[in-house]
Amino acid sequence: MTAFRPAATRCLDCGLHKLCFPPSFDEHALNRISQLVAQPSAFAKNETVYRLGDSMTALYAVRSGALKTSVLLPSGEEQITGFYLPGEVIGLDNMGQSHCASTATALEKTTLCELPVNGISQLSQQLPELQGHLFQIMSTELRQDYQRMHLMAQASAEVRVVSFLLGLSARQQQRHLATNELRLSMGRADLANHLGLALETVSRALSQLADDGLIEVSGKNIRIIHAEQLAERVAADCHSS
Amino acid sequence: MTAFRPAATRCLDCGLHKLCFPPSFDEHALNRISQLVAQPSAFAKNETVYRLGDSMTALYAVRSGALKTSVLLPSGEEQITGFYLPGEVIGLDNMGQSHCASTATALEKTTLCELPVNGISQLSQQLPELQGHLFQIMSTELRQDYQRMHLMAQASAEVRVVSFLLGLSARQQQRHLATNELRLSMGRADLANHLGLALETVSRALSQLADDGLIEVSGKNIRIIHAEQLAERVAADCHSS
DNA sequence: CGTAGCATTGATTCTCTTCAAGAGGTGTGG
DNA sequence: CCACACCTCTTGAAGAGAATCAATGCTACG
Repeated sequence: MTAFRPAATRCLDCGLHKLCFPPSFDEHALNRISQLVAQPSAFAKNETVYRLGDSMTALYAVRSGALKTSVLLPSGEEQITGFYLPGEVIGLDNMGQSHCASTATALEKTTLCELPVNGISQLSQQLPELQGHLFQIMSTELRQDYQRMHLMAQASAEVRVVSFLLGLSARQQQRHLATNELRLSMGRADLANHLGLALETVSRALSQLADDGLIEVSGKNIRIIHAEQLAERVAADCHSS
Repeated sequence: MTAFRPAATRCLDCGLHKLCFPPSFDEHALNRISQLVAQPSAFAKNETVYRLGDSMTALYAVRSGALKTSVLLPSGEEQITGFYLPGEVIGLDNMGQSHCASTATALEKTTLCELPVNGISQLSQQLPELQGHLFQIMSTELRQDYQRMHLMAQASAEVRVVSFLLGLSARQQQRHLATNELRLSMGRADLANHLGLALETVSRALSQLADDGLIEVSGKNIRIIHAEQLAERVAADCHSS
């Protein structure tokens, strides 16, 4: 898309800064934060940013690419807790903790900004707006989790898939991208795991939606044809119960 | 148990302060916090502490009793996001937000300490340890949600129920109560909703566990007979997949 | 061009839900 | 104190939905 540019070392120069931080942040605050941000680092597909048990904890803002976060159980089971796109922040569950409880893995070539939690904590002592923003993104994460609990607890397979697609679409809108052209950076297995379904069930749900003419599926690329009808299916499921 | 005492207005005098705040908090910090805490207020069964859309937001520390938090959907569906016992804090999902996204309802006669979020935010600017503690309880909440997602996504009905019972037992231990004598302050319907199961399925799971001699069920009172065998069933389910 | 990994589709099985009835317990009023 | 109604919980039988098992098709990459 855009021509290659050397990595910005200042948040102000980053096209994503309005996503990472609210518009109310003034230049001064952003500069202070910039001093904390480590040089953006690149991760290859399947590379882990941090893993369960790591002691060095930091927040990471996604700059490009995509990644998943997951909790690993002793038995080796994996539960994918979220997928993260440019402008989103991972590692919130490490704030105030000494060790990582989850693992973050790049789904494709991904670049990140690293914000050490210690530095962020100290800086937010001086910048009330930063502290407020941290509280806000953490509580927002909590709220999203609650919504997803409801999905996992009550929704049918189709509704789970549709909700995911619409959620992705909404996040693309925030990044000023097309809302009807989705690219799933994760495989079907990861998606199924995240939604609490079997891989085959996800595939069937997508095929069904395609048969009904609501979406077009071509591997990892999905085109939303009738967003409204998709939304109706989610709502219909709610009303029926 | 203990003789009646007038409600403590200082956190220091509250027997629960070691649960609400880490032991590292010194007397000075606790006194500062105490000044923020509104007089403990009592709520009757089924009374709401705050509801979806309320603008006045605060954190609440449970002093006695029990309550549930839930998200309500436009369609009227309810998803219970958590049950909270003495020494635990609710309203974390309102930090940094202007309106409540969830509803908190007392399950029985319940007393709470109210901590206005504005005051808490301002105070945590001056007390780094308070800010750190807030970050910690929020991230701990996130971590617990991730565990519960895994439960909802992958676990069988029996494992969900067993996990809930063992979790309750562990929380009682933190309060220095017996770990094998549980009292479910919520009804079967609320429990089922929270675990993403049908009411009948929860009832059947409890009956099955009782038949197997692992627990004794008497209405809302549950006695854990073989905690280890219960834990094994959770582990067994993990290994099988 | 062939292989390996990923995705789709089909058939079967199983768990949980749903519908339905009955038991237990509690609170109120006679 | 008992009787009745109400509510919650338990139990049973039938059915739906998703998981699993299994095979085929597709795509990408060496």
